[in-house]
Amino acid sequence: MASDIGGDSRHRAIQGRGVYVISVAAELAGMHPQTLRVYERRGLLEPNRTGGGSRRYSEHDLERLRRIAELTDAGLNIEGVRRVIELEAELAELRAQLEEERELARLREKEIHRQYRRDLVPLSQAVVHVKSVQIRR
DNA sequence: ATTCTTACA
DNA sequence: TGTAAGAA
Repeated sequence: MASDIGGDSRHRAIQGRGVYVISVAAELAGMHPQTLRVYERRGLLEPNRTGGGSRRYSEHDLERLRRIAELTDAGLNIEGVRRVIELEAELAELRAQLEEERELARLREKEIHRQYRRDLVPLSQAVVHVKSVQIRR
């Protein structure tokens, strides 16, 4: 199945939409097409579909297939693989949110320091002010 | 060539 | 779990 067109497709970003038909995707992943169909039916993968209903695997899908291979080789069954990938995605999202919050905290802290500088009175002026108050007594 | 279903090691 | 054969 030679779906290779010009070099333009190769230069495209790593996250292009569906590109490979199942036979090519299986070849690149070192798996059998049936195995890819099984993974999809078990919720490990969801490649795009053409209008006719054929699967089209993206580079993102291939990365996921490699991750699946790692986990299955480690001894996990399909359900285990599915849950690990799910948790990894959740972890990545939480880490991203954490970074956002940390950035906001940094900005808030800077603003607070600016407030301090505005309210503080230079020491020389402060002494004068205190003496004047003492004289009144 | 691909799809899904069914069956087997 | 992964593979193969069947039919569409």
